Amino acid sequence: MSRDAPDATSQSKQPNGTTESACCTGVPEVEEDDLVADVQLLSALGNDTRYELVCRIGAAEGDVCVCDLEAAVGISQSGVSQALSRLYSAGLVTRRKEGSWRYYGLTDDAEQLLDTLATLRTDDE
Amino acid sequence: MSRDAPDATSQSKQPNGTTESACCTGVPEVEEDDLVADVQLLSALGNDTRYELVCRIGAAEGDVCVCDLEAAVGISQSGVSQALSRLYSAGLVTRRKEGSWRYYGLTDDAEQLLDTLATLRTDDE
DNA sequence: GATTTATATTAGCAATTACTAATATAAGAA
DNA sequence: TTCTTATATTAGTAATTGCTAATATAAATC
Repeated sequence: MSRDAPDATSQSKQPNGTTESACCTGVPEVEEDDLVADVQLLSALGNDTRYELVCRIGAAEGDVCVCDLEAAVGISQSGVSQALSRLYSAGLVTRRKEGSWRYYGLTDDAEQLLDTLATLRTDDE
Repeated sequence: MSRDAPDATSQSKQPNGTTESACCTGVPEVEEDDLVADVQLLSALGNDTRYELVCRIGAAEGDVCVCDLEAAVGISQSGVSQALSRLYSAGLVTRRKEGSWRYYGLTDDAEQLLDTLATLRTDDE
């Protein structure tokens, strides 16, 4: 490359690796297993219906019954059931049976994430 | 409904609302604007390529050049560019020009989220 | 056992997504 | 000015997603 522009790190007065091209340093490796797990979690949340379900469960006191969620969210019973199943697979909700009723609650992971998101919202306002 | 099963809250010894059906309490309202913003952020991250980009940028010291990200992630130049554009729109990355080079860094929001995700990973092991 | 209710699972389809190739724009060198 | 390089934007398409309707399963009642 003919440009010889300074790389990003040369400006921080602390060179941290050999320059492999004129503008750039290498990019660190990332842990593939971590990526897969995180993306499963993030993509489960990254949908209107599913995130709304998580937020409603999180805002309730105690566990919430499917039938209530169904009425609140306003899509079909099967749609809600599938959404909850996806959230459960991603480790974001807990579920228990009680007779013919199914109750859903948030996992600790989900609660922590919602907390962080709430913090970001507040900081951004 | 003919079942008359106890609702979820009756077990916590603290009734918190009128029972609108035999099994259930109401579901709290959620703030629609918050949902939209959060889902934009979460869905931007909920994709292999884009999350990998964020993680690589986060793991680097200082800002990273597009051309380095492109080589690291291994999809087309246009694919990387579109991914970065989506992340920028979601407020997860910063960008600056320097000559013909473009450098990307993480926003504070993104850093906080990555921290939380790392914490969850550690807790879950 | 038959019937009803709650909800999970399956099948199908329109809409959306994530990517490549092509093109446009910007910057630097000759 | 032309040419080259870096990278954003556009167009197109195969794959994936999110939903409804239908069906299956589980639990309760008579």
